[in-house]
Amino acid sequence: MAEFLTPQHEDFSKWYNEIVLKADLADYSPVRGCMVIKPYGYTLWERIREELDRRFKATGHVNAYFPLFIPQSFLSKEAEHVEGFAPELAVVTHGGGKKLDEPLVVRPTSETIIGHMYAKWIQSYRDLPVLINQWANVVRWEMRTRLFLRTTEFLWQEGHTAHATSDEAMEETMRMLNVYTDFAVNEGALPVIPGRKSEKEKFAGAVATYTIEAMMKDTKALQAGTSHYLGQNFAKAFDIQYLDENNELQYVWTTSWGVSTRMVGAIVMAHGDDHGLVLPPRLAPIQVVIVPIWRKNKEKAAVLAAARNIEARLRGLVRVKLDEREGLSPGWKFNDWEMRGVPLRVELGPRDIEREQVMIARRDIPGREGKVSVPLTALETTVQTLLDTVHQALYQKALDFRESHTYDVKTYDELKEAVQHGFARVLWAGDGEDEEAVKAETKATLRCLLAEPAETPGKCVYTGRPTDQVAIFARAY
RNA sequence: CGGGGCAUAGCGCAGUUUGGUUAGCGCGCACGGUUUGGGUCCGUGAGGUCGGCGGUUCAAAUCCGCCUGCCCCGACCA
Repeated sequence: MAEFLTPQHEDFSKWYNEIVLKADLADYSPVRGCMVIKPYGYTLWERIREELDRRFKATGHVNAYFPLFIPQSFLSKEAEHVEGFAPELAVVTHGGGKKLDEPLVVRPTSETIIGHMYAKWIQSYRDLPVLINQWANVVRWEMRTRLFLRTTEFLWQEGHTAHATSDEAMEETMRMLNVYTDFAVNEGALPVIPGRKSEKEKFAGAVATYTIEAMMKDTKALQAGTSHYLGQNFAKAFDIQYLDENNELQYVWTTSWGVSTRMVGAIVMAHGDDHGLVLPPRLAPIQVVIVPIWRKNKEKAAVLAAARNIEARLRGLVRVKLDEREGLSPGWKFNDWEMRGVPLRVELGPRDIEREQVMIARRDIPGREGKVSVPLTALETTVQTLLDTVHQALYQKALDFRESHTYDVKTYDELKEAVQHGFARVLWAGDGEDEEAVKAETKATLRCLLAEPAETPGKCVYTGRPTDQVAIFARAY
């Protein structure tokens, strides 16, 4: 077979760039660092959005929309926040042909403007909690960009909640981390490690940042979602106060949490193979593609009729597409849909019609081994079962991959070696400077600190100090 | 912002070293026919300010200068 795609082992980065373009997920825009999300990629994002949104609603959240433009002064109200974002802000200085009195920042995230509004809206403990999410675009002027993984403008959701107590806010923070984990596993077939970010890696302005970290097929880590416990930092910066039951003025406790279009990149890099995308069935824009096969023109009508019948039977049950394109051979279409990662392919030709069956090919198992013949009577049930099977198989495969590339190491030398091949799981008691040193030497960063203490405490892999805190180190996106 | 690479048809490239008349090739695209169980075949055709500006020259895709953009690596980051 000719090469349509750079093999992953040859150049993973190149493979990624090619597949994003060839699978029609996105295209480069005329503006540096920005991307056009094409319909196929956008539909995938819509699926992600639908499944996340469903979970947000189920946990009591409502959607709202806050403006793109933020007065520049807002950003500086929270010291860490401004420091964290200042270098990557896009600033509007002119409007309507005139220089603005105060420049407007294009939101890099909305804590500040939402904090400002919450201060207005929240008066009493009866107003709490406020549980708002917004789906929006944000802009961060990144030095180096990659499609979906890091673009100047990207799409995301950002939840912003305000609570009466610290405990409630922390509970919310963890609830949403769990929502993200559940989404990643059950929709994306993406095994993730939930954990807390180190002081060095946490969100600018947060008291604590929690993350879900996934392993990509090049063994690098990718942060797929974050949930921040903001304490009273923004409440104090924006004066968000309420009167409690005792008529005493209190600052609220806030959280924020987000998942971005980067999730698309995570899915591409966690499941994709040398034939192209491999999409998790529950998120795939098209779950089942039907490729009709005919040899002679006189066969065409019968095959197409049968194919349309199958499409009609599956429609409503799954997201199905019948590929009626003319002039393309079945083999060409097979490869085309494999490139696009469609989980199941139904092949239907004269032989199948004669035998009252179809061939169903699984995207996650390339070639003949992934094909089964299915009697027409069992079409619907088999398709639905297979979609679940593929989901499970993808999850298990990704999990096995991560596990076989995760190393429990005891010494710094071992860590240095381990992060060249995957995740290093270590005991850690170092500080930000120690992390910096590890990064300078290994290019690996502290991805997250696990909630569970080590079963057998020991010495920090770097400082030698006694600890039971477990950390994951890895090279990361 | 530093280092490297690239810029010629929609995409991928050759041609540039050593300047020379009409800038080629593959894929894709359009049309006609043929075909279709793992990227069919034949024919016809459309498509180019050779990234931009300036310079050298009788003559520039080719040599020189400046600029711009993109990709990769690094610093920064979801």
